[in-house]
Amino acid sequence: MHSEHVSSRSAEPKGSRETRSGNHTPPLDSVSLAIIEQLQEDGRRPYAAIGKAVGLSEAAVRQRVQKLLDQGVMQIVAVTDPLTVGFRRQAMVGINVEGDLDPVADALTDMSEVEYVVMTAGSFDILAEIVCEDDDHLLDVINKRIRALPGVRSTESFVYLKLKKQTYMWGTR
Amino acid sequence: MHSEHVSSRSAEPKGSRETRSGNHTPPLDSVSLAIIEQLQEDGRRPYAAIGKAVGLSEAAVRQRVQKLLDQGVMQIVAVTDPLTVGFRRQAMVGINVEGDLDPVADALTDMSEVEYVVMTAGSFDILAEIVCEDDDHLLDVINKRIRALPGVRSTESFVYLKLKKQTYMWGTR
DNA sequence: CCCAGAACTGCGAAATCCGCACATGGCGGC
DNA sequence: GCCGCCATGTGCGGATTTCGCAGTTCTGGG
Repeated sequence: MHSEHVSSRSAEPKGSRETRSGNHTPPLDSVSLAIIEQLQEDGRRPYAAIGKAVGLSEAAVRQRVQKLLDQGVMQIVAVTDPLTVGFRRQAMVGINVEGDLDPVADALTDMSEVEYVVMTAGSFDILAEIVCEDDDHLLDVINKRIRALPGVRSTESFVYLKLKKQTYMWGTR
Repeated sequence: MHSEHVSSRSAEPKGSRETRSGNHTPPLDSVSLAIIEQLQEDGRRPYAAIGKAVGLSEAAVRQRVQKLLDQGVMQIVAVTDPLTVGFRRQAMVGINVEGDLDPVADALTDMSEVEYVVMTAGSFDILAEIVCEDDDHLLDVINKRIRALPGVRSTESFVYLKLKKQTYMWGTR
């Protein structure tokens, strides 16, 4: 629980299509929260150990974890620093859109180089995080693909120089 | 040796991947990359299954995974959608700094509400992602704590309206 | 009160994890 | 060359965990 230095962020959408309407997952009770906390410390922790920590049987923990995964509330994955995995250029791109945001956001979501898409209030309509192998690749994505999307009025890029922090420890504070 | 496992994807040129990315972390070879890919799909995948996929014994996979974890190259964790865990307000904050960036970045890193800190090139010096429980909390962090840091010249906030995409699939493309 | 569905428990059997002893393969010093 | 050192890989049990299933408890309607 004292780690940092990894990358990427929260979890959720898995398949690209996602037009969730009222899909509000039932609120998590404190036991599920506790299970998630355990798995945020170590995603491979045995169910029996988690059960002991949260006061449940091994089988019950297994069922709840499976349900959390199925519902998409949580994912158990390896996260890395992209730099060490060979992706040497990253950037956050702020985008201004004319008209409906959804088509643009969906198009961004479909790009494999785009790791993170969020609609925002403020001087950008959309923020997108891009992970590329080199400068040429980055330029291609931003200049040729994103700026070419219909509805995109303008973009502004912030190339990453150094990653300072990454955590997943909400609930552990 | 009874090896006949197709590496699934075309082998990459020998020298191209082993680029020293400068850091103290030795560059990852293609086998470790493949292991990480497996764990990005499912952080709990059994070592034996991974071994079959990458052409290594179960024990060898276990050792490599352990080393990757020890070195901090990779973490296996549960990631969740903050909204479902009770954090209702998120924002990206762009910050402009006067003088050295490091003290500001370090101070941000120490705040538990700040989940993500990156130094950038562009019209912001630092981008920080904030996860809060409600509006009051968010306002407090931005207005009272971040803007109060010595060296912070100005900030601009982008409140999250909707999360559209999250992935961890680098290397799987 | 009774029923149905959801959640939890207990328990083998099968699969996995884990430590350990032993090969194999560079690599630098002598 | 030759040798030892260190890193990495393999094979193999025994301990542990996972997994499926049947039975039990709990809860909310009707």
